[in-house]
Amino acid sequence: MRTVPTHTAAKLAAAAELFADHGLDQTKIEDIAAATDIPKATLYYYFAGKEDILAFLLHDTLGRVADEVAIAVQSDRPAADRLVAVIKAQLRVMAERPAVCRALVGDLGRAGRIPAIAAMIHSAYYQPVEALLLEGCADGSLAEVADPASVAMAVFGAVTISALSYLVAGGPLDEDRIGQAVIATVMHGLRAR
Amino acid sequence: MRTVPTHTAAKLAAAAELFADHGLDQTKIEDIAAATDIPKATLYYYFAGKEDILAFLLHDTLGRVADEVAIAVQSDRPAADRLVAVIKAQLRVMAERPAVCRALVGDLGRAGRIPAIAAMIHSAYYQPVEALLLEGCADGSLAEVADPASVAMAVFGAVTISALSYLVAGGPLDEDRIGQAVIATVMHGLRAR
Amino acid sequence: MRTVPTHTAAKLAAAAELFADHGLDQTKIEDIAAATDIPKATLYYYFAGKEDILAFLLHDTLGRVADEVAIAVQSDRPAADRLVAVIKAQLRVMAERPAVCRALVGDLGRAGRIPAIAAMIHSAYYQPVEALLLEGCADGSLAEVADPASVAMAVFGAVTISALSYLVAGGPLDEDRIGQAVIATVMHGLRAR
Amino acid sequence: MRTVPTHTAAKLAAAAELFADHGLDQTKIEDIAAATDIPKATLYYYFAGKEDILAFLLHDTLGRVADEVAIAVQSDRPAADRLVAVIKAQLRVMAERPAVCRALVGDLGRAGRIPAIAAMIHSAYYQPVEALLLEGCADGSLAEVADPASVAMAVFGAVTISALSYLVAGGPLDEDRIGQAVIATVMHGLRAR
DNA sequence: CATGAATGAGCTTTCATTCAT
DNA sequence: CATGAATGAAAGCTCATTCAT
Repeated sequence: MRTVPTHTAAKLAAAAELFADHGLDQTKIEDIAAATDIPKATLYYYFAGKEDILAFLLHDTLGRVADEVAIAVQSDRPAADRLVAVIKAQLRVMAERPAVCRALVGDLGRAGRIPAIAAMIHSAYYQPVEALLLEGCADGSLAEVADPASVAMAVFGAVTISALSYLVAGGPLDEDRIGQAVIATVMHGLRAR
Repeated sequence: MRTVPTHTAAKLAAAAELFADHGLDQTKIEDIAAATDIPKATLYYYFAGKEDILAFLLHDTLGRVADEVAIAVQSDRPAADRLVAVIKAQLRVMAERPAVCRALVGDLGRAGRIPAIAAMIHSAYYQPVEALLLEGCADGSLAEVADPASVAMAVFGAVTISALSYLVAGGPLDEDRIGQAVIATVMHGLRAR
Repeated sequence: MRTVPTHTAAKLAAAAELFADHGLDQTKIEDIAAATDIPKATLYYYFAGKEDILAFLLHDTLGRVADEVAIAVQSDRPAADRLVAVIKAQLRVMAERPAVCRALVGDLGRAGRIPAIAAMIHSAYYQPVEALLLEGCADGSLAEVADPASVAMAVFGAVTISALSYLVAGGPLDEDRIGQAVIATVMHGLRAR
Repeated sequence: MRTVPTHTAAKLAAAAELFADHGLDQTKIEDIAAATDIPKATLYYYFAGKEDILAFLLHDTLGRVADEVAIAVQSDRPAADRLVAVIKAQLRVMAERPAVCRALVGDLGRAGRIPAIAAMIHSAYYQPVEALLLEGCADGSLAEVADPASVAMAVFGAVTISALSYLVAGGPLDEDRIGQAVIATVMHGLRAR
């Protein structure tokens, strides 16, 4: 993949809608060319194919997630508060870039098979959250968990699937509503006290 | 879709692996014919196309989920216990039919666009879990939640994504490990007490 | 390559002209489809690609060469006479199927890289001619040669290149004229006696 | 075609291998650029296209053939000896520049369609050999032939195809071995005396 | 009832070629 | 003078789908 000029990169955002609406396979290179106003052959000049274009978009947005999560994680407040901030950060990015996020979840299975993307999800999300769970134990703000890796996945899943449901339904993402439901669930637990 | 002979239905199980490994679009009818040893034209005799074949497989497995969830829900124990049973039930079915489940989550976005499947997920899962959340309030075993629909999704997401991670990694599904992590997270909450 | 129906095989003869006129690479599958009145997709149903179609045509004609050469070789006349008969046989087939022969020589380099074709040229031509050279030694009708393999090639080359010149010029093949020139050259030699 | 700097011309030799190995059509301008380390656009600055590049290489080597043949022809020895010298001269050049010669014969059909090249083959080879055949008649060293043009082609073919077989096989050209076989064949004839 | 044979439709990909710098 | 960047044009190939048997 050649270095993509910013000029071209900007136009590509329009492709996210296509991937989100039709999925990777049902999005024809021709459609991307039309939507972005970049000639087909030029797309091939910069990218290996449409999977590569999707990866480029995901990479960009996952970078945003990584940044937001990193900020949320790095404060000096208790780990519990920072975990809540992470959940809100994910929802914020999903609300900010709904198309790319729909594309991501729509082809989660596929995306997981693009190693670069799988690695980014890991380093942008799972790894910082796992670290947070351990820190929470230490600072006393979070309960001890036997298997932090699985818990990190469960949290990611709770946020992602809830948000996905709204996004695929076509509506705007109600960050507060989902945030409250997810936070109530994973932070306080459903069991009565 | 004509009535599928059991003989033929049995062979079709082999197609689940293909859908799981390559996704709906990347699975060619020809591949399915080869994997199931059913001639291409015969597949067309019974099904409208590959989407129809996938729906057939998903329908079957979602029926299993619905059954298991229904059993879990119908006992007369406290709602909290029954919710735990629902989570375990989902994990049990996912462990039992890993290929179909990988296919389902891999094409979750797509599957959501097959109305029959979306409806089944709703009635097999969301709806009973929502009911359970309300009952838990009533019997005092679960905390009151503001938005049961979103919470049901969050629970489904926590279970599904955790399990998915194991399945796509190719390993067998460690029901107990995931079950404990998910139940700890959504039932007790992560916050220290 | 599936078994080609005779019906289809017959139509394919028309493709030889295309290969002969434009060469393998400049002949588009679309052109072949148009010339033979066989749909493009049907061509792909039976053949792996255009190289495979050319090989099919060459195989057929080389079979004719092999047959004619075999007949020429098997008589019980002196080897020298039979060698003359072989030369005439090659010219006869080239006159009979000018298009395929032009295609063959036009892409001789390429054809040599199709192993099946290279093998057929060897067994249809070089090998019987080599045998003949040895028999001619034995029966006293041919001079002893140090390197029969190279001589067989030289004979093949003399016939082929001469004939090619006429064929590419577009004219009909004057078997007698070329035959006399070649036979005079390779049988009697150019040196004065 | 602009005047090609010697600097650039030298680099182009590397392209002969490509043409020889893959043929004109299967050799991409990009490949030539990579092999010669001359930027694609620069090639277009000097040449009209790849056919023009091939013609440049062939022209160069056919010039060598013409020179060598001219020297062989011009001595004052008997025509028969000079004809042998011509055959050896052709083999010498083919041994000296195997890649260009493989490219020439590989695309002989095609090359014949480049008028400039066809003309050079004629003037460099056919025409002097024809003249030699007539002179040989006159000086009594060669037998009289009815059709000198066809005989010249036959001789060219005998040499070319034999040499080609060795070259495409990848081995070095054994000038002596082929020379002896061809000279024995076309000078003395195969018939026993 | 089941299927081998055949094909229409269309997409990905490649590549020669141009042109501003 | 030389070239990196960009693209128009076209071709190969695939695949879902049909239908006669």
